[in-house]
Order: sequence, then C-alpha cells, then structure tokens
Amino acid sequence: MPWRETTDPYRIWLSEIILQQTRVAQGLPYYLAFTEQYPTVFDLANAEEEQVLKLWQGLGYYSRARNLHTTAKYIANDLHGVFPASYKELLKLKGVGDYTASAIASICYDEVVPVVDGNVYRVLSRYFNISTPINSTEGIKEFKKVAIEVMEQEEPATYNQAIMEFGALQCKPQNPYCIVCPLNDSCESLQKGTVTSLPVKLKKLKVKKRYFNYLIFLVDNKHTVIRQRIGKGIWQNLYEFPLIESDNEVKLEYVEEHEILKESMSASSRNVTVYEEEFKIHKLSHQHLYTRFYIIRTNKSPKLDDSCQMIPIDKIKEYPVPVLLGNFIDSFFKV
DNA sequence: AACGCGGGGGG
DNA sequence: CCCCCAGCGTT
Repeated sequence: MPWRETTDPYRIWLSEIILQQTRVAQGLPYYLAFTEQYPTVFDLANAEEEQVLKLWQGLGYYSRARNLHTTAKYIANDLHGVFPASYKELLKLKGVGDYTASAIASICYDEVVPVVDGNVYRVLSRYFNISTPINSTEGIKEFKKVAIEVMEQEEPATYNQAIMEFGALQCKPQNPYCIVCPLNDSCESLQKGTVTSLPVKLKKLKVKKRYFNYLIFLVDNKHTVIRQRIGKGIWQNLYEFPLIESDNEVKLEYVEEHEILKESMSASSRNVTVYEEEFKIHKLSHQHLYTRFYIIRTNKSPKLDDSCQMIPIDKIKEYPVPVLLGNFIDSFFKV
C-alpha cells in the first residue's frame, strides 16, 4: 500500500481520512487520484471545494471531503504547511478524531499512542474476551485503556499498522482461521468459544424510506437544470436535479400538478414522461431512496428559483453528484 | 448518549 | 438479507 512507503504527514493524513469506514480496496484509487491531483497540502488548499468533492465522488461520507479541504486550507495558510506534530494537537483538526490523530502521530512522529479502529476492537475483544459493546461510551473507554496497556513501546508505527493488519487478515470478522493463528494458545475467546460472538455491538438503526422524484429538464435538448444541496442531511454541497420529495409513491399527475413544475412553465409548452416506471432503489446505510426520474422536454427556459441553474448537458459531468445521479447521468445522457 | 452520514463487498 | 469497513461531528 502506497501510504506505507512514506511518513509525509500530508499523505498519511490524506490516506487515513480516505480509509475512515472504507475498505482499502475502495479507497486506494482515490488516494492515488488525490496525490496525483494534489501532491502537497498547498495544492489541495488552493483547490475549489467543488473540485475536491468531484474527486471524492463515489466514496461517500462527503463531510470527510469538506473537512479535508477546510483543514488543508488551515494548515497551508495558518500553519504555513507544517502539520501539528503531536496526538493532542492533531486531534484539534477538523475531521481528525481519536483514531486518525493516533495514526498520524505514531506513523509520522513515532508517538506511542494506540490506534483503536474496527480491527483493533475485534482483536482486543477476542483476545481478552471482552463483551462490552464497542460502540458504547463505556466500551470506547475500556478498549482505549486496554489498547494503551498492551501497546508495544518500541516501534509505534509498526505496531499500530501491524495490529490493524492482523485484524484485517487473521482475526477477521467472519470465519477467522483460528487453527493457524499465532495467538491461539493465549486467546481467551478461543478458549471460551466466544470468538463468533465478539465483538459485541449495539443495535442497528431503523432504515427510513424516502421517495425522490427528480425533474430532468431538457431545454431544446441541450440544457438541463441542476442545483446544489444545501443545509443538513445527505449529500451536502453535492449537486442534484430539482427534486420533489414525497412521503409515498406518487403518480405522474402529482408531479405535473406540483407547483415547482406548474410555475416553471405552462403545461402546453412541455412534455413530461417517466424515465423508468420501476423505482431505482438507492440504499444508504440508514435510508432507502425510492427514486424516479421525470423527463421534461421543452423549448422554453423554465422559471425556477435562484438556487437552480441551467447548464449545458455536456458540462454535467463537471459537477460533483451522488452515485445515484452519476449512474443516471451515465445511462440517460450517455456522456 | 444517540444519531446522521455513503457506498461497496462478502456471506 | 445481513454485517462490516484503517470514524467523526452534531445534537
């Protein structure tokens, strides 16, 4: 892995942000793209947020990209490009929490601070047979304490990366091959037969259903309308098409009668069709989006509020969009 | 202390 | 269908 070949704090920081809640296989191409496009923290700081989000497109948890950019500007402009060099100071950076601060401090500055990520929770909970839920306040404190106690003092960078890799390759979530594990003679959960039930994690959230009705304007077959998502919620600062969200499935008439469409132009000057009757169900970890796309062909410029902008269709790929819309754009516009 | 936040991959 | 992933910020 390329981030194992450097101790440049910029690259270690970048790799750790990308890898938060993200598998190495998914994050690696993004790491390569970011280091290519932005070789230094100054290059990243000088970019527009929209460009950063575009390069981040598809990786999810977009607050990571926004915080990444904010922190890059802070380090480039206020700290003159010099990263904080301790766990305590790193922790103050936006988007850098306990795990990431420990990772950077140990890998770049040889500080003896343990990383406690999903892998480490699993290894420690099994080896010491600890059933405290890893996502409870108590569990977080308990595992951090244990991690500090058992941490090797000599090579913190190697130790931290090793215990994570041990969790990823040997002490795997499913079907760990304990018979060949080098720790099997002292692993408490293996002795007690609790390996498959550890680590303990508290309840999962209920998934919410939402209905997204996207309006795809085709003005003279050359322009379309998009707007940026603002405020709270999913996909903050990414772009999307004008959206009618509803509590339930709606019919074509509902969309045609909706004020967004009614006020945009007269019914006689447009033609509304459904792209695909079948819902496109986009699954996020906490909500399912039942999505339909409505194609609105017209020769007149629609009157929409100031948050919307009309753009040439051949420029649509320059805007950061969620995967759901990226897939639609690929299949519908074929650009 | 609980919740919101993406998307992909494996069993 | 489920769970998990080199977690963090907000409420």
